[in-house]
Amino acid sequence: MSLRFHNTLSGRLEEFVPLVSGKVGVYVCGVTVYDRSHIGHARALVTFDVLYRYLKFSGYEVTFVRNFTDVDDKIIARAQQAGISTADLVETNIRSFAEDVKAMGCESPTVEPRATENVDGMIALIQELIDKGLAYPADGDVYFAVDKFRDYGKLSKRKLDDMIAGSRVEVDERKHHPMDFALWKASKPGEPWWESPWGQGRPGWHIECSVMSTKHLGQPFDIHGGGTDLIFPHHENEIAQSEGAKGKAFARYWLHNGMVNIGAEKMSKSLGNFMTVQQAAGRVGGEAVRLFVIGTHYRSPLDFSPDRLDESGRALTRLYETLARVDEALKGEAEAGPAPAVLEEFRTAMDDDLNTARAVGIVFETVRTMNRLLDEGKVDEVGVLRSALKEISSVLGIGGTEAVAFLERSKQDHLADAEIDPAEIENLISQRNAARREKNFKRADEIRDQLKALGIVLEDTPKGTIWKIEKR
RNA sequence: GGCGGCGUACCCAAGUGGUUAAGGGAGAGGUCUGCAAAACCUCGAUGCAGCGGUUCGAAUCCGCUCGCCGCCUCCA
Repeated sequence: MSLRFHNTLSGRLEEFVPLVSGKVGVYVCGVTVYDRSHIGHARALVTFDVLYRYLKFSGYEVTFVRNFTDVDDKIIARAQQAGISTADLVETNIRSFAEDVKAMGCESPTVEPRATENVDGMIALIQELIDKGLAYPADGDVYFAVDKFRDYGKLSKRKLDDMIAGSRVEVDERKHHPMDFALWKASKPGEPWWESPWGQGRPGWHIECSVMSTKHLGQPFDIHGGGTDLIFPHHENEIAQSEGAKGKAFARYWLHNGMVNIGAEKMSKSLGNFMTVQQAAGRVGGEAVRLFVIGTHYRSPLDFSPDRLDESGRALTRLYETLARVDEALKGEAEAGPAPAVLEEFRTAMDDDLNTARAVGIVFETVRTMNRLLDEGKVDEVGVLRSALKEISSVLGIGGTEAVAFLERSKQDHLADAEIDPAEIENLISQRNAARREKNFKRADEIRDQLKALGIVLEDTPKGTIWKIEKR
């Protein structure tokens, strides 16, 4: 089966055929860096990270561009509120963004351009639009004339008339049409500004993506991604700007991830009902956040709750405990072999519009199979499954860490949180084993209960007693 | 009002015309164990919001009804 994506432009599933055979250009709208990222951003980041990895896995040479929008109204407002420069605010947030992305195991895009580094290109594009009669200056601002662009609304499937009738549109007598949007804004005192043919000002919201995408990928390019909430007006306006100016197609496949809901309501900064990536990763680890995200198909709504996040943490621990068991049994022996059927199933799932939920199911089916084979002593049959799982992990980004190290780290995190000394645990285990040798099971169980109260569970294995962190 | 989408077991979630409806979490029973834990095995929706229709056959297609959500304003 060939790779297929749901294209927002056509509203249906389409076979993916890149512009240039073997190469793919992907542009994804990154974040506006005015605050920390939350689970909603995490979803977009992880979704398109998986897309990037799967395209590479499928043999494509991929150029992946994800931008930072580092100049806009909110950034200016936040900086003023905090009494710092916009540049400082931006740097702080880009740093924390980098931490979040790293925690979730996302690969670095090929390029991460910033809006403020591309203002010249934006001015040039705006001038082109003015020259073509698609934009007009007004009091130091420049607006795009939506009714001059015939295809306006083709992505979001809206008609200009419907939009005006249905929503409150701010009256602005400088605009020729109520839906006209700003390409350039005259700067007020104290705001960042650039020189332009229309005076000192700064770019509007949508123009930076038109410029940065085509700068690195050309026009047209293959895939443009982002959240569904960007379809209108952001992506619609990108199309208007780029296709209006150049008279040719902008992006060929539009992929949009669904929203994260919390209590059946969209998670968002404005509603204040968000959990930051940092909080979530601190609770269960970034990789579990990632598993939480890919457990649902990217276009479906995803309901967030702390309990569901914890479930993902438990599932991930189960995966790693099996991997640790497998690696111990294989002892680093060669595990190459013919690509087993699971890998084909994985490809089929991913080719079908990135069905990561199904792919995760395949991972856990494999986990169970490997456990069973180990119980039956069929170690050699486990090898090929283990190597298949490694390949799958490299795409999904879960289970890719060295298993023992992962488990050890989550232990250490817990001990640090609970302020427990590992030596104390070992000491109690010794006391308990002494009691057990004397058949003093009452005393032995008391010690076990004592540890359990601290979130430590014991397992008596053939090789002795080991301890683990109780699953939350 | 316009556009788009959703409703599958206790919770989450794949499956979108054809053998026994993936997988995860929680739960029950069993094997193992001093007892546990972990792991494994077994059990769990005769049914996929409801009602009609198309079809040899539908969770899957069509129609209607009910419930829910997103976008239309900054937003991943």
